[in-house]
Amino acid sequence: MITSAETYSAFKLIHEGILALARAEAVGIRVDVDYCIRTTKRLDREINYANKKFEASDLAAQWKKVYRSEVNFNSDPQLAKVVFEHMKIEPKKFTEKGNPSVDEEALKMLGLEEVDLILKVRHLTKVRDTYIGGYLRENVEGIMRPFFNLHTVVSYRSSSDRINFQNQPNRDPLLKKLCREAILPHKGQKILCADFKGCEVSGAAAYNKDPQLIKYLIDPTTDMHRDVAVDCFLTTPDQIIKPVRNTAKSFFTFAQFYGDWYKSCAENMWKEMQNEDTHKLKSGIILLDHLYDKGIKTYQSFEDQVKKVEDIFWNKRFKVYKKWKEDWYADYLKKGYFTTLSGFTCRGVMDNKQAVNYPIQGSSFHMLLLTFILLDREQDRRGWKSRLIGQIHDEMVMSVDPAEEREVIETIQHIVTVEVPKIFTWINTPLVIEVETTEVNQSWYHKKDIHKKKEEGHADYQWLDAA
DNA sequence: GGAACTCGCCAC
DNA sequence: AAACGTGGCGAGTTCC
Repeated sequence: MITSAETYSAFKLIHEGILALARAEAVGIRVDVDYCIRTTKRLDREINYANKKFEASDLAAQWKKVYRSEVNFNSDPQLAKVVFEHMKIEPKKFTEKGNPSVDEEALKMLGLEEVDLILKVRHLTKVRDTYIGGYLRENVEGIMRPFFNLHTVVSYRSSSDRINFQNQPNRDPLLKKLCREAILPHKGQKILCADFKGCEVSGAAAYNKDPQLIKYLIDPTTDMHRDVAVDCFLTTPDQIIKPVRNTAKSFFTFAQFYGDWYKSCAENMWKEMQNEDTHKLKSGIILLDHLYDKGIKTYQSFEDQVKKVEDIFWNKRFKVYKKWKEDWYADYLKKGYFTTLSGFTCRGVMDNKQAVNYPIQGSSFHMLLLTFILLDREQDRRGWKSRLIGQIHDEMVMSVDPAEEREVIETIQHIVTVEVPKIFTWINTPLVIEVETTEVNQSWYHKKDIHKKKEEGHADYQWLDAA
């Protein structure tokens, strides 16, 4: 893959972008070093305790027999050898290289009683060594300066390293708390996160100009993920609750946008639906029972249903998007390259998924990058104490002086609704920003949607009503 | 003793 | 025809 900035504006975006990101690196991110030291000690104790319990297990006894003095309970290759060669358990899942897998899913299929213990140690060591360990290694006098690169990613997205600020735990509640409690705003300030709602969907719409997709993005009374959930689960729109909507969103719609097919979508959704606490209808009926009543009594019949949903998705709902994918790839095959809306040319061997994903991924990030550049200028021009400190693909992270918070938010809104569309004239849907903040001196873990706070009656945010 | 590889797993 | 795109990183292991 060879990419190049073909136009002056594309060159300028990278040039200005890397300078703005370098300024964020210079500001840096504050780390709660005492917390990291305390937490490392606590994790050491918990890991030791879990390891002691594991050493008393049957699996550990077998392991010691095989590896004797070489035994290392942290080694996945050793685990695989003990389980699959020595204990002769039939492997059900394989790695990309074709070896028996010992990842979380594979282990759960083996039915070993030690699985929970192994997974617990994996989670805790990951937090200790990758995340907390990274903060301790990289901070100097309580400030770490993760790099944000614009020269490493084939699609012209960014990457981050030392530490990678773009993969801090967010999904698993325990990992999220343990890690994000360590990350603080600068003294006397708040952390403020501003992320683009549906950034890549907007990016996709700019390329494919699909009227149905655009309608979903323009009309707030519509809801794409709810509608897809209705198709998948054969229900009425009012019965779709958030976890069910999320399952359709993550495992059908986004997966399909990236190029997945119905079988793997069906398998993943089926797995999610086994959680009957979260996967029910608004009426309280369990989703699996509901599907049973609708005649979907087995996995196979659910898969058949998802196949139909895939057909509706691409041949009815988003048929213009589908046509664009086909035309875009055909054009690339003919010319040997394509040029993105933000002005970058990609050459070299790509399959059809890469050829349609790269431009969307790249230009979507460039909407954020341009916003970042303009905000970086504005914080200087206005002499704010508030500073940009990082970026996560479709989200900006700032350390904000509370006295400036209102102006910061208004400025961001102005940039994304007025300035960015003036420069990127190819954007064809409204850019929507969602803002979350912490309280003063609170860690990143405590960030909350300010609108939700308003619902809870926080008078501090009444000015928002007027805005 | 370090480079390169594999695996697992975190993010969008 | 095949079947989810882009990264970074730690640990273990193998190779030179």
